[in-house]
Amino acid sequence: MPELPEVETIKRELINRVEGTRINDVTLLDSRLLRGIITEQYFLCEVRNQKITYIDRRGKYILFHLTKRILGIHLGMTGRFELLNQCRNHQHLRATIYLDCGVLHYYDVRRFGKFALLNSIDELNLGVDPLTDKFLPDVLKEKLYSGKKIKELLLDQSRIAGLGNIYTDEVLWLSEISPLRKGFSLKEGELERLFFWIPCLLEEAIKYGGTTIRDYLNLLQQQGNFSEQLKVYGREGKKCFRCLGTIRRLKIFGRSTYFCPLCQN
DNA sequence: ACGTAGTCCTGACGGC
DNA sequence: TGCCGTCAGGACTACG
Repeated sequence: MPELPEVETIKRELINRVEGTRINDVTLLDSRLLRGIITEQYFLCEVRNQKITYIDRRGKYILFHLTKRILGIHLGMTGRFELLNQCRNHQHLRATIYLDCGVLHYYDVRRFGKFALLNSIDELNLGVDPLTDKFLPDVLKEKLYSGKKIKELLLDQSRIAGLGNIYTDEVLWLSEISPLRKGFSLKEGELERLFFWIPCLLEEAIKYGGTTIRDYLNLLQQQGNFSEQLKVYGREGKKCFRCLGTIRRLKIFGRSTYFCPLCQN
């Protein structure tokens, strides 16, 4: 389940291996990849023979900046890349991108991933990325000023881009805030803790190459090692690492949410 | 207008 | 052994 740290890990590897090369051809093996927004013919016309001038990331999107357009790729739940010297067949292969430097394979078991062709990143309607200088205390405060539960607000990609189910639970535990709290009820000190812990947690997870719970693999098909560092996610019924409490699991906003009812208030 | 539920999608896993 | 129900959850749609 790639969230910001996993996407950032893959992005850094892609920069090293494919930035500056040219897309010679693309084969789409899953008709759902483009979500019917544009036709396959149009997509192929726009990406063929285009140079990948640079690669960056916003939230959970990897952005391939081509000469004219931007190819934005969202990995969904189970999307992953592999760079090989030649074409390879695989049950979950959904796209093949033929580059000057090799063949970039895109696999996606559950097919939640998508390819978007953009003129501007703004079309993705993504909020502030926490690892940029636009992430500021006042910005965070404004984004979270809502009557909705903080868990839902942190997951909302149009407010803050990059947090998914695992890292929202982790960041709320680190900040000692209950996931059930309404956004506008947060006090200054609590907002300060969130402002500190969101980028801190994400940077730390990147150092470990991200988190693999089940499916995530980087470009070299290695798992992320941050799983061992998780403080609450997946720890239902176990002792809190900070206090005497027991980790509970609740469904909030349709997502399994892990937290300590004793020290997260 | 808002919140909740359903949808997509496949594989892992537990129970019988 | 095999079958079935449930769960995983990012982003979107639909309904009450």
